[in-house]
Amino acid sequence: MKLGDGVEAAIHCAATLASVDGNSTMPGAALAEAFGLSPSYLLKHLNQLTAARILESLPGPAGGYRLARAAEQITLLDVVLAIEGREPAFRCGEIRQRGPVKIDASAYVKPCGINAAMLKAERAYRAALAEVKLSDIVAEYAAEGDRRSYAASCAFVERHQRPQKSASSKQT
Amino acid sequence: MKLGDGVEAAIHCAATLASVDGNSTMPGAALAEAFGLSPSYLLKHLNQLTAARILESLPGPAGGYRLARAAEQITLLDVVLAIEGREPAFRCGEIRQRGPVKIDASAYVKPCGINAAMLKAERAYRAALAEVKLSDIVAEYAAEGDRRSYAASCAFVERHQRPQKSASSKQT
DNA sequence: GAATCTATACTCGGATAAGTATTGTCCGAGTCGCTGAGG
DNA sequence: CCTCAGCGACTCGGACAATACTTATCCGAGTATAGATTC
Repeated sequence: MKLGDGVEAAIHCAATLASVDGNSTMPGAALAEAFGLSPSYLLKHLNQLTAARILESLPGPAGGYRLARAAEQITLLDVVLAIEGREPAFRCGEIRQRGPVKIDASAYVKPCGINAAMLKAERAYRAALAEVKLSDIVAEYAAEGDRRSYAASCAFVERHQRPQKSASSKQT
Repeated sequence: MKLGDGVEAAIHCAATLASVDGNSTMPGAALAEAFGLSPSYLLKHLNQLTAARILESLPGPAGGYRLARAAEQITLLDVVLAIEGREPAFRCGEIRQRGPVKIDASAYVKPCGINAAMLKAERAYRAALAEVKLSDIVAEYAAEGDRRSYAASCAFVERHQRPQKSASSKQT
């Protein structure tokens, strides 16, 4: 029951990328600098987000990362699953049929109640995460966050984003 | 987002101990045998449950483990927290104030919205686990589980439980 | 002067070590029950 | 025949390695840009 440290970085980066203009991109090195992280390691997580179709990456001198779709269509659950993996945290090893109590395969057609309870709890967890969109995060930050901090973040984004000529499938 | 393997073993052991009579005990070796686990390693988890006041252990030849309180007063959340630790899975490292965007300490009095959202989701997770009592697990197993499997489990418990002379603080 | 070719610098991507947490195992401290002797 | 002391065996508990995973890093593949060259 411990989330990796990369989840926090991934969400922050995604939220930052949600503030870039149109189809502009932002290099991974700039994102790493913004949060004081190791650039080489952050790329690993950004890579996972790219593989999950949350971000898209453009190579080349003017390249970088940007959201693959609108911030309203990205939830925290998407990001968490992309980093931590899609399989549930609790996986039933069926240890009840590993000891001498084991009877027959036909006796274990039903999943054990423990597994059902754990999976139900995890569904509640994921449902709560699915309700929060990336646009909610940035909106809440813009509305209730500290003005100076917000201005500084915007300035940082403005300074490091790189406009692109051809528009991708970003527009909604 | 991955629960340790010991959680499953701990819940199964607790459910098994919920079926022993009155204040009888069951050795850890018997529990390990019931699920085909390493006895030495299972003791580690049983030890955590004992430290969390969920089980109580009695040394000596007729010793073993038993529930520290009634099965109706033990939830899955208790067991999970005892094994995995009480701190939340997502801990905010405040990376937003680690880069050059950092302004001043007064700008970060509010917890960031990301942390709030993650903790809210985890509260939902824990609430779902807190609703399931250990007595529910055993009742559901007795009612809907396979008859043969249930009978075999009861026989195994009956064979390995060791009655105690003096009653402890088990009665409610 | 314009187009093209080449070299360059910057980007991401995957393969490669170090650190840490989990998993697994072993041996020692403590306690109750059994056996034998003594009253 | 009953009581008590000693011995033994069984229990849990904590200290000690092995493994897997996360974290961190480096170097290579690929691409758009800038400049130089040629027509």
